[in-house]
This record gives sequence, C-alpha cells and structure tokens, in this order.
Amino acid sequence: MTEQNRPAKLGPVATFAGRSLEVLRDMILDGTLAPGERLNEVHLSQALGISRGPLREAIQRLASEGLVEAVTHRGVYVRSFSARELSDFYELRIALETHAVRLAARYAPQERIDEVGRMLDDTESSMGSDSTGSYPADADFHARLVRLAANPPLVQALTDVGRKIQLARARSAHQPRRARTALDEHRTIVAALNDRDGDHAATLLEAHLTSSLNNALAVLRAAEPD
Amino acid sequence: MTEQNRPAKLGPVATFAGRSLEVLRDMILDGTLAPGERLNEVHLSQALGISRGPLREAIQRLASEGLVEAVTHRGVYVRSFSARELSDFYELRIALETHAVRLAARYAPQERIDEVGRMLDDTESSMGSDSTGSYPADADFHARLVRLAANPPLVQALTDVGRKIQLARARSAHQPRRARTALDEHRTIVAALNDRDGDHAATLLEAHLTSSLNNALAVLRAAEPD
DNA sequence: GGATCGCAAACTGTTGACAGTTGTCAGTTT
DNA sequence: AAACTGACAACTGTCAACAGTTTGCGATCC
Repeated sequence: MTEQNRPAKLGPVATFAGRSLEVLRDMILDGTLAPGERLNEVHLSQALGISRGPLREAIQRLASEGLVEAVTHRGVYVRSFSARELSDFYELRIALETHAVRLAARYAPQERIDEVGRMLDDTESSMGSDSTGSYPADADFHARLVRLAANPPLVQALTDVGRKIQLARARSAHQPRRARTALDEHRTIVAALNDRDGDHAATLLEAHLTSSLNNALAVLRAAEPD
Repeated sequence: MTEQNRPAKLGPVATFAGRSLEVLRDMILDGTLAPGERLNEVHLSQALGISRGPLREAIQRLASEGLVEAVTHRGVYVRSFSARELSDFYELRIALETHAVRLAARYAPQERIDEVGRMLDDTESSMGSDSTGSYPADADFHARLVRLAANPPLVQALTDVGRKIQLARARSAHQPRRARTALDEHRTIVAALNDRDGDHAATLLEAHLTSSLNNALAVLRAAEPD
C-alpha cells in the first residue's frame, strides 16, 4: 500500500498559539494594531476567544520578531520605528537582497528566472496602460527574486526584515506614481540575471531599493514634519 | 528635580520566562542540550524551579530564533543542522558581515577601528608564542567588527545567524591550528579598514569566513563520514 | 491651590489542574 | 514469529485562578 505516512506540512497551524501569532501579526501589519498601541492581554484573549496562556506565547514570538516590545509588568507595545531605524532596515535589506541576486545570477536555473520574467508580464498586462494604479505584486517580485538564491535562511532573514519595513512604513503607503517606475526597474534586474551579470543586477537592485527608501522617507517626513 | 524616571535598562531580566530563555539558549549552545534532543517540559520546569507557563514562553522564543523545532503534540527538539544548512548559514553571514565592513570602512570613527586593533594586540600577547592555543577572542573580534557599522538591526541579524552557526558546529570545535592564521587574517582586515578600503576589507573577510566554513565542514565530515 | 499619600482597580507574571493526543506495550490473533 | 488491537502512561495544549506590580484617582495635608 503506497500510503504516505507523516503528512509533512499541514496547512493551518493546529494550535491556538500558532494561529494567534498569525492573526496578531496580520493585525499589526495591516494597522489594526497601530504602532505605539498597547496589547491588552485580557481584551485580546477575549477577542480571539482563547485564554491568556497561548496568547502570551504568540506575543513572545512577536517580540522575538521585533514587531512588539515587551516591558516587564507594564505591557507589550506595537513597535514604532524612527526614520533612522527604517534606513537601517533598508540597509540590512540591501545587504541581503543584493547578495541574493548575486547568488541567483550564478546558480539559479534559467527556467526559474524566466518564471519571474513572465510574472512581470502578467503584472503589467493586469495593470493596464494607466500608470496610476498601485503595485501589489511588488512584494511578490522581491520574494521570488530572493528565492532564486535557494538559501532558506537568507529567505527567512529577508522575510523578517521585510515585515519590520512594512511596519515602519505603516502610514506611508507607496506612492502610486512609482508603480510604473518600479516595474521598469524590476525588468532591468531580470534582464541582468538573464545575462548572468550578478554585479550589474546587484547594482540595479541597490539603486531600486535606495529609491524605494527615499520615497518612503519623503512620505514619512511629509506626514510627520517633526 | 533632575531625577531620571524610567530606568531604561535593568540588567538581569526580571521575569522567569526571560531568564529561562537565556539559560536554555546557553544550555543548547554549550551542548548541555544536544542537537536532536527533546525538551521535556515537565522535567525542564522542575530543573529550573519554575512552572510550565513561563518555560513554554521561553521555548517559543527559541523556536522563533530557530534553535529548536516545535512539533505539535509531539514536543520540541533541539535543531540538528546538515552540512548544507551550515553552508547556507555561512553564506548569509558573509552577506551580512561583508556589508558591515563596507559600512565600517566608510563611516566608522578612526578611534573605534583603533580599539579593535588594540584588542587584537591584547589577544596576541595573551596567546603567547605557541600557536597551538585556541582562539576564544574570535567571536569577540567579529562582534566588534560588526558593531563598527553602527546598524543595530544588522548586528541583531548577525547575532542570530551566529548562534545557529555555533549550534551547527556543535561537535566540531575549532581546529587550534587555525588560531594563528585567523589572527593574522583579522589583522589584514583591520589594516584594510585603516586604509578605508571597504572593497578590500570585504574581500579579505569573505576569504576568511570561507576558510572558516571549510574548516568546519572538514571537521564535520571527518566526524561523520556519512 | 498644588503636592503628597494611600487606596483600589486593572493588568501582568505565575501557578496548578484539566483535557486531548501520542507513543508504548502487553495481549491476542493469524 | 509477525502483525494487529486495545488500554495505559506520559506528555503537550489549554484554561481558570492566585499573587504581585503598576497606575489612576481621590482624600489629605501644607
């Protein structure tokens, strides 16, 4: 009998703590729990329909991920990042992601690179000719790009810093005007990968990310001219 | 009144969960809890003199740090890494640390670089002329090097991957023969920093880390010629 | 009127107990 | 002897209650 023992990955986490982690993380990243806001364990546990035990376990993981800050006897707060910290995160992301594309240029199978190119085609056609739309596929592109490096710890590190960046940019939604520009820059990166020119791809990617950072910083300072 | 409210940092963590996290992490990194070993919550909580609640919170953080793996209803296990994973970790470390030295070459104050140089002097004199001794200051050197980049998230990321590397190398103690060589390589890196030559420092550092990886891989394969 | 003190409510840290699952092992069957 | 079955023991996931701390507020005092 060719039954397969041990279902390796079961989709939804079967534990309250695990599911609460995902729910809370989503709530933080989509702004339901705003930066600086306090997480009341009693209220949250009631809202989630669980007890405080598994909730606290989930919160510990969020603290480990750097999305919340726990102060003893005083509560946990959604982290609020400064412009400087956002810059530091981007610097870290640049270090990781440029290294990833260098690896991708050297080792990624051509087919996988082609997939990313086709994904950009799909994005463009669904965007239409108006360059005012948002660019929801941006995160997807970068995720695919990084996976080309075939290095799980690297992917994980980028996922972590990506979440912090998303939280740091909480109020500064991407300027839609950059959607078209970003897509074009993405294309040049894929082109460099097709040429197996890792240095060039890294240079283009660094410029792309720096541009993204500057955009975020501008929006941040416009919102809070502190 | 110039009293300082809010003691920003109190040394030892005042909570059971926080202290258990540090104790458990140390136990994992020094081999008291071996790779593949299971963490029995009841036994551990009794050994630590606490209840299972805070212990589980500590374990959640260890899982988030990637030092243990939790399997639902089956327990948590100290992670056991393959040679491939060790290589991936080093690849990640190279990405982060080379970027750090490039930043350091550009922005670090000369005084801070000098401090690292003096620290190497101290290490050498305490090592004596015999090149057979171990090199306990190795981790300290790399930690100082990275801090020169003045980027806390980058430091944190390197701390995380550093711990995983330490766990992955659990049984493969550094070959003492490399102590002298490593110190010499460290000197060349500091020299490049003094010249503010980030590219050169990065190149030297990458070679140094690759050499360290190959040493670890050799010891690993010798111990387990699987 | 403003600052200080003290109490009470709210909340976090911790505990012990309960419930459901997993793994084991004897006993039985083939 | 190998395989299946069923019950028991051990352990994890979860909950509700207790204890100590922090915080807000009102009374008191200067």
